[in-house]
Amino acid sequence: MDSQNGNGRSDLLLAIEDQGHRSTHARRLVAEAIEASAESFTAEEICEQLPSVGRATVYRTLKLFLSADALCKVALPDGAPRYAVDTGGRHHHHSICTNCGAVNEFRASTVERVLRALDREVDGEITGHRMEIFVRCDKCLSGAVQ
Amino acid sequence: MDSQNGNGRSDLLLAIEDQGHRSTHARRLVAEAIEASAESFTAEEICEQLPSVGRATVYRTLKLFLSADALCKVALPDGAPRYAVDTGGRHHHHSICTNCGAVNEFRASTVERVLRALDREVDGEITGHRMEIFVRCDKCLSGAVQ
DNA sequence: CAGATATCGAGACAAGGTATCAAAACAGGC
DNA sequence: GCCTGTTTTGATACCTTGTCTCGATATCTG
Repeated sequence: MDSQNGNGRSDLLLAIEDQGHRSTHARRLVAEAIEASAESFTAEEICEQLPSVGRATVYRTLKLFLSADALCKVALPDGAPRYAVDTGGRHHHHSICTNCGAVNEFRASTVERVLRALDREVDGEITGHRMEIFVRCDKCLSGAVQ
Repeated sequence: MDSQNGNGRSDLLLAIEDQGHRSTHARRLVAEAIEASAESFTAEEICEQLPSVGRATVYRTLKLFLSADALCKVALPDGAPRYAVDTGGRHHHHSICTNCGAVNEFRASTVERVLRALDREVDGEITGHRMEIFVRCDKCLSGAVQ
């Protein structure tokens, strides 16, 4: 839950520093806004929360975090994109609560096994995949969130 | 391969007729353009091919075909949407060639089994999913399409 | 054919992003 | 701290993929 390391610097910023990018004021603000959001969020929500940061910069920063694998981008059933902090390192998939937007990672080895098995069923050579599970999360099921 | 039935009317049109919609001139043109496209296509490609049909009408018609399950909409790895004729009736998934855009259906029972198994691994109650396999299809592998 | 209704085309609008470009912020050497 | 070259920024225009509105048309039904 704690996204700050001992250094007082967010994992998001560290991730892009590792890629050779600078930890600037604007990026720090975006990282803080992300860490303050409970569940998943949209790019526009960050823009609204940070009127002092340009919209282009918000999108550029999200893209940086994405390419550093510190953030993930998922899509709701209707295609609306949402971002969420990505904690796991290894390849994994996401479940998205269609009620509250909570995003959770899961690394189902079964899924990987299936993908390997699909190689035989699918025409051509598999180069990648996308998989998202839509859920109604426990919190929403128990009525905590309407 | 033949998308015309004995009636001389495309399956796309029949599908929306079954839903109580009319087979109009504009819809016929869109259906023909779709049937003439070799692989998958974008909405804008249809618009360009049919300058006499309004853009809104093209999108409305694609939406109708989608809701009649006569068409499917997939997204390339970068999120770019593509449409393709959907022939199978049962629930299935799609493979998309990232080189030529060819879309193929596959109904992998294994996938369904995994989804059921995931119920235990995932927090909450599964309500749906999205799954796409990206491939380099046989035709592209053999060099037929660069 | 007439009337009721569905559909159409044009064009404005919306969401989510990217491109451009001059100005500001940064890092490193002195 | 100051200089200098490189990154980054914010404003703004633009792009893509659609959707909404609305008066004009086309389509079915009787």
